Amino acid sequence: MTDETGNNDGLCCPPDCCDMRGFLTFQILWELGKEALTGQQIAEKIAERRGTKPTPGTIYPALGNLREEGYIKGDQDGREIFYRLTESGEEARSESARYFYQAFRDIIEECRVLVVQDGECNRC
Amino acid sequence: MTDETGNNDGLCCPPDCCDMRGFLTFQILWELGKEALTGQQIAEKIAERRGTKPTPGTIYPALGNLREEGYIKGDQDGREIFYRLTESGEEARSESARYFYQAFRDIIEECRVLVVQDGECNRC
DNA sequence: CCCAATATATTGGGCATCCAATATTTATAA
DNA sequence: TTATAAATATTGGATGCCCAATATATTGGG
Repeated sequence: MTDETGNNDGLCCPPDCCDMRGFLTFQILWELGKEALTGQQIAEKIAERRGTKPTPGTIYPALGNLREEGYIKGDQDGREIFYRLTESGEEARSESARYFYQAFRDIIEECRVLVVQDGECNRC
Repeated sequence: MTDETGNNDGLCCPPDCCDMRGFLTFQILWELGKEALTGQQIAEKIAERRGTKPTPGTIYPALGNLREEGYIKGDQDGREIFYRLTESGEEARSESARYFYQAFRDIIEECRVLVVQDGECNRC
């Protein structure tokens, strides 16, 4: 579903107007809470939401930090490494998800209303 | 509703497990889309969601950048400056809000389910 | 008037997140 | 076998977010 540049067809890219970085580590924990994934698979999952696929220089250091902190473990299979949450990773996912919900629930709900009015965001 | 440390009673502070920074500029645009606010009022609005109040070194440079880029204008009233969105600021708010919705709508919805199961986040 | 509180503002440091570029190893295809 | 592609990894540079500390100007109370 991604084109030759790694961007996701039919989705919007981050706007020029303001910075939309952040919550990468949280998003990794979130995806790994559903199933074990490789670094590339995680990047593709993120691309499905953000419209742009994180580059290796973004995704692998983040995975390395999560591993060092004991939140994830990797099972190597050939050239691939399938990452899964540890027990403390599960706890971290729950904590950060509940915080994220507190911080952005209202905003997202109001964004939904705006999308109904103005339509979805412009394509890449 | 904030205590002597500037934190918000009854809300959760950012978790230790992973970084929860980001989207400050978007959140400022979002709040100013509803009404004109001073820097302090914006910081308090953000504290109502994040549990922690941004310090002057965080909020004022962000406002300065938004002003330089022409997204907001300030009307001084004594020692206070009431900021409001410009026309391009309204457009930036809509664009970034629709992008934010695309990027996080599913995650927030699933977080809601998690909150119902595990309860809300732990207090500050 | 004088002092404390408030609002704005700046500086310096730390850190996560981004990218482009490069490299290494493994798997696949020719 | 050999060449290509894929997955992981690292480096360097840029930028936004975040705080603590400090400073200035204005407001309000005693």
